[in-house]
Amino acid sequence: MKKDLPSATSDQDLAHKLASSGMRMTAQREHVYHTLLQQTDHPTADEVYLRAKSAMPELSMATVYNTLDALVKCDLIKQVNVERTASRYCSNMNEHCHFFCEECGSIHDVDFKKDKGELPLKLPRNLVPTQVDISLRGRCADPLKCPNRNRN
Amino acid sequence: MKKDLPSATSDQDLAHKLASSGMRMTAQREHVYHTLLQQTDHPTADEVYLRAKSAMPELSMATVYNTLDALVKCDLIKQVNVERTASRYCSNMNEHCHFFCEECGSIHDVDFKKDKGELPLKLPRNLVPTQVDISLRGRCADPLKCPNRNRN
DNA sequence: TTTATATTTAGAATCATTCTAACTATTGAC
DNA sequence: GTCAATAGTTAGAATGATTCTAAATATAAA
Repeated sequence: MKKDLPSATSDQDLAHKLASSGMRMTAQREHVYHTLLQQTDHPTADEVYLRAKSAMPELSMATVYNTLDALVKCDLIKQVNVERTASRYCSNMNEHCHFFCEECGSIHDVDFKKDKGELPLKLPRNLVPTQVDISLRGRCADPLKCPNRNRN
Repeated sequence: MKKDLPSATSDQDLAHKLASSGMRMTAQREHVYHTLLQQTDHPTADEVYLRAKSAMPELSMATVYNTLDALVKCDLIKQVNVERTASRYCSNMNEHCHFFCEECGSIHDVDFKKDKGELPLKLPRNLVPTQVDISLRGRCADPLKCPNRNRN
């Protein structure tokens, strides 16, 4: 198994991907991106802002929103919409979908099977999907002790 | 094939389903529900409000929101969230999912195959889903002439 | 009928997000 | 390296969907 290389690689990656969408690499973008990589949860823009701000106090909310948009456009993070409250962001770029626990508000990544079969859909020929989003909701095993718990 | 019975049945159904969730049948709820049944598109709360208001001018937006919530809870309609703009509502209660055309903003219902196989997911045993939502986005055949077109 | 409970209403409040306009940083041409 | 052109950042205002509030009305139960 190939291990993830240290952040230098991510920075290169970040710079390249930004550039190929006509965007510049900036201290703020780098910092916000690293903040996202640091925890594998699904923070809201506001949570990203709070986390990132502690090491870069002049950072503004507007920049966080701009950066999150930029990162989504560059395919470096995903926007996760399991609830109609604030969007969440996910730095896991393996193909996966999300399970939302209605008890504790946790979000869990659910991987696809390797031998991923077709989805059981009668998709008419005139509709050409570029993106498929599966989201599950239900109950996780122990909502009270859930490490992803997100509700009081 | 069994045909849909006229609206009397729907009213019975509506009354029963509301009652079994401890809710009352009211003129407003009946009217909003019928408004939804009249067109098979995916209106926003605001659109429902406008349509319903023409035949019941004292109807308020708050009631439309309350009623839509009630109908969703009673499993009479579905809330559709393909975009992060206003929620849309769907009175097609056959199991299906939604395709969103990013060109023209149209939403198309996509049925599941009858012999619906398993979803290709590695779902851990500790996560028990009660609801699966699939949403597709892409491009419909002719966004400019699309009958579901929703964008100018 | 009377009382309790549910529903409706208009408008205010909320919250996530986008917009604005002034300021700052970065890039590319010379 | 210097300077114009462009891109990015910032705080705060604006927006838009939705929820909340409190008073008025309707419905059901006793």
